[in-house]
Amino acid sequence: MTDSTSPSGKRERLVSSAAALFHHQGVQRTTLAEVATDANVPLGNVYYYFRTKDDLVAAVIGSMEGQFRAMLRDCERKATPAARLKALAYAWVEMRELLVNYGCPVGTLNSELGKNVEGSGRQAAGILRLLLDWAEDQFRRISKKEASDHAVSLIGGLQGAALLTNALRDPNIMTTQVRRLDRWIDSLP
Amino acid sequence: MTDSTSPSGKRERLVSSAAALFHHQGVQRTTLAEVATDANVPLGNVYYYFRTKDDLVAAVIGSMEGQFRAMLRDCERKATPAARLKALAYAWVEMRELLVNYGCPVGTLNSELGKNVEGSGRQAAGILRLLLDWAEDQFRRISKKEASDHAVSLIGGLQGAALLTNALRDPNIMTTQVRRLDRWIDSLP
DNA sequence: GTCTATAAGATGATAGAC
DNA sequence: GTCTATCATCTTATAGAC
Repeated sequence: MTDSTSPSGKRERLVSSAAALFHHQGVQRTTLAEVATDANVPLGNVYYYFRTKDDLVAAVIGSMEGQFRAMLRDCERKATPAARLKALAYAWVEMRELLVNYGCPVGTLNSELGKNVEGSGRQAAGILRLLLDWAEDQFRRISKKEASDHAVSLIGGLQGAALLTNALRDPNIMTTQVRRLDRWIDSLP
Repeated sequence: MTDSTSPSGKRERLVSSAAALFHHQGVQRTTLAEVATDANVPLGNVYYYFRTKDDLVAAVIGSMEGQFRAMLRDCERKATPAARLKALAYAWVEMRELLVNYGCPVGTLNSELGKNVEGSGRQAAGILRLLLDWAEDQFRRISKKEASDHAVSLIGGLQGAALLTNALRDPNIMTTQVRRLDRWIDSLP
């Protein structure tokens, strides 16, 4: 968002702590006092870096978007579109223990903010759009037909599997479902 | 949970109002004062029917589970297992305008409570388990193989599509994805 | 830039009259 | 069973010293 380099690194620590706490507890359940404590920053000082809690939420979403952009760049190092799509899917398998306890960072954030929150809700949706657009681009290289719907099926499949993984506290759900998505990608004409 | 028939119907009104508000705003963002106002019950009186907010949450989940049991019974009136599974999926298409604004009632509830809340979190997961077990049973009548994984793919597919429908504010996502699930069910051996 | 102290309001929950 | 009044606490945010 704005310039994020502060000499003391407090801003970065606040964003990092907030990201973890928002993921572990949800945005609404997390207080600024908790974030401050976790980041080793005095409570009152939080407001020097973020004028409101919403500003902090926005910074966390921005940081998360950067991480997903990096993840996509990593996937792009694979040789074929199919391999790139699979690499993306297996990233969720690697997160499976985290998913069991707290759900998908993007999914739960969108679920919480998608209800009414117009400001940060739209911003969180941007990360899903980023993933969808990237996947659509890869699918289009496999076949022009239905690339957009394929992308929605893949990202939706990952999100649904992550939700069940979390609700049922079973990491194998993510593994099994990604394996099925893998085979589905291979089966495309 | 406990006996739910109160002469004045206040208990029912409280559960009904809470269910809607929890879905529209999330559990954490909804105050007991809002629930009381919406149900036309004085705030202090809420505590006669539910000793804590968690008790109210439990009652809402219980009521929701009853509604899903009824939905499954409805689906069972179809002649074939495939038709029953499709009927379940199309229930999400019929909810699509609600999904656009607030997400799936079961999905968002599990997303919010799945983070740490051990009490009601487990209870909310029970509804997903109910859907999964029912779907698995239907899939098994089509083919013994992979019935459990098929069920996870179907319910997960619905949940993922609902999440994207909500995040992207696009009801067509639900429609298109269920149509794909429909064709997938037809393609099973 | 950094921190302490505290205001201002919301929220879950209770006491006790009726 | 029902309701009013209120407590105790938490939480966001600000004022102002250093």
